[in-house]
Amino acid sequence: MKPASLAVAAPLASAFYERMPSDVAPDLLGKLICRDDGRLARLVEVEAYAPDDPAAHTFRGKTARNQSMFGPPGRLYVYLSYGVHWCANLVCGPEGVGAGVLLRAAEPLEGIVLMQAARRRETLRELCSGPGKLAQAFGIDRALDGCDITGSGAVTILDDGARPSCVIACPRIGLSKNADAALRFVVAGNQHLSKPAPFTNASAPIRRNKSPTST
DNA sequence: CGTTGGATTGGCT
DNA sequence: GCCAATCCAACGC
Repeated sequence: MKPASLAVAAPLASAFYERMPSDVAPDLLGKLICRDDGRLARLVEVEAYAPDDPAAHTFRGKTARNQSMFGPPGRLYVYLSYGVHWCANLVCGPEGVGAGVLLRAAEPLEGIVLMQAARRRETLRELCSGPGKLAQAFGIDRALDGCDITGSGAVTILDDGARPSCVIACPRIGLSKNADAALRFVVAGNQHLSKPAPFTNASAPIRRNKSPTST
């Protein structure tokens, strides 16, 4: 039987995405990415890209590749990385502003067999633990660039009310420009990250919440 | 118009 | 750890 929480999962509306990506990104952790064929995973790692960020694809304006990032929020921006791997972003900010959140890793929940077939890998940990892996596991490619993610399309982002235990902000992966900005957001300690969060003063004090009723 | 460098991954040394 | 795969856009000439 499916978890009861799935019964109340609802798509995030476009207003959720119509904010700065640095605000949207941490709020996306714990949300569900859902494919219309039943594939489902919980987001555990994302990165924010604002239009004034030299590392963002939109920094130098609109091109044929990135035009969907300038479109309305609540849609996909899909691009080819290193000429090999598709990567999926969620378009953020008001229409006309080139902002987005890169989906980097997720914890597989349902439709595992479909993900395994798409990835040609068996182990859960190898299905969605990286931006290229996540897109491949969900069958996301150029055909889905610009598609709506608020409920009517092939891919939808759902909120089932779950909250991540602890969120860490740290530097993004694989950048040469603006490499120090803490715009990568991860669920601390999750086993499906592309890489663990580095130890910092900010991440060191992680502790489990004290139970309000025990002891 | 040629060169260079990526928001990456997987296979091999 | 190193590196090839191979598209796209920025940059230099």
